[in-house]
Amino acid sequence: MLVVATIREDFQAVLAGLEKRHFPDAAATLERVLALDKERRETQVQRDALQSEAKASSKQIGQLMQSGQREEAEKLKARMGEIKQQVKELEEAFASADQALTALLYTLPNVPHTSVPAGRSAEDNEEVYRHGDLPVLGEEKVAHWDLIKTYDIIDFELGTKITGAGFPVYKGKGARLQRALINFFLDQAAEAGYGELQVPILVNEASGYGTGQLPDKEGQMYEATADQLYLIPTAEVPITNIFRDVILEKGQLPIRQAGYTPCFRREAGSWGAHVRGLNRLHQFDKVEIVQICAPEDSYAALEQMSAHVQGLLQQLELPYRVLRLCGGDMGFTSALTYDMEVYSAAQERWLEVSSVSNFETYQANRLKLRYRDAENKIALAHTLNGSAWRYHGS
RNA sequence: AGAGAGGUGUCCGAGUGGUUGAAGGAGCACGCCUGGAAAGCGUGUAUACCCCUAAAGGGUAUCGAGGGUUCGAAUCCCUUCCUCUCUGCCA
Repeated sequence: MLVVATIREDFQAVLAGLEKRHFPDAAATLERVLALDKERRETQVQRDALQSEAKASSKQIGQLMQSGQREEAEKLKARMGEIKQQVKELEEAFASADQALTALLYTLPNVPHTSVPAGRSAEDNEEVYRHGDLPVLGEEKVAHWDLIKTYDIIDFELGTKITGAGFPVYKGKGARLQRALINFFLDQAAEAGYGELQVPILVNEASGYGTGQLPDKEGQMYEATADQLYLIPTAEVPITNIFRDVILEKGQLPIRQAGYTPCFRREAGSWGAHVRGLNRLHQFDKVEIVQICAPEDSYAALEQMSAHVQGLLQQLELPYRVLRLCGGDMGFTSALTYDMEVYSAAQERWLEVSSVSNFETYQANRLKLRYRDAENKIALAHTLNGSAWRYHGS
């Protein structure tokens, strides 16, 4: 979430950022943040002063009791009753302002980087790079949903039988291809300096909040209600949450981690045109790369991650383009996102295969992920992640 | 799932109602010592929010988490989470 001090000190920049995202009532919402922040601080000052008095009186009572001055002690006790009552009231006012402030901050998306174009939809994304010639298949083109039947490598009906729509069964060479791709992407990540992790694919509520899936995407995750756990929509959640409530030492940055996991998304309400074959699944495989670095290094890291993913696509000899997402199309928590799209000659359209993002301090603030800077001061780190491969388009 | 034991600062570890942010030790940092190092000696060594601020300084909270008793809780009571041991169950 956004840092309150930033909203306080850099109001116009934050406002401009939210407007670029077409966030409704941005100005009024930010004003409300400032009002709650002010209220919270004012009640805290009063509460703390009163508690300080209570603490001193309490010590005094102790001393009076020890020296046998019972009557004096009783007088003080009586006064303590009043103080306690007032503290209680102030505490409630503080907590209510604090909770309202946090709840409001949770609803605010990240402020986009200045380079983010100001569009509303996918139409307005900016193509920054294109690689390879677009293949033309002509009349004899065959879409992947037909090819997989011909070769009998992916079976949607079987998946429907044992689970439901959107849970395909990979068979024979299809399963082997899937496994080979996962290995390839993991090996490439390792070569690029990413440590490999195998992480849980169920996460708790705190982790969901840490990376921003909660409360924003509550309904999009499968929930194991008996244990209050969520099936992960991306490995970003468990991997980044490893660093929740952590203060990293200077020498530990940058941190680079990669991991393969199956991912689960309910995709509620998003079914419609273009949803066919592998284009939108409830369960899919993904190799994720995550970086944590100092703020001054994060945009270089983003370019590096983009280059890494492009290197994979080039090795696979796929024609692709790189998009800089516009304010209206960017994810809730991101400050800058590049999407990599591969051209599908059969579908005659671009399919998203990867997305790399810099979240700046947005996730770190929720995660309480800090580091010690050059002056040994504690500051929020920047987090980034990207899919090295996502086996379905959008 | 049941029984028992336990969760204290970077780590180990003391602490069963009173001035304890918390003994002691280790580690780490700096200084002294040394030709250099070790040893030794000295000093320092949490986080969050807030006040004040040029700097300094200051307040409150935090001993797994939450609640309660009390003038006062790391210490007492309740709830809950986690770890370990034993037993049970088991695709």
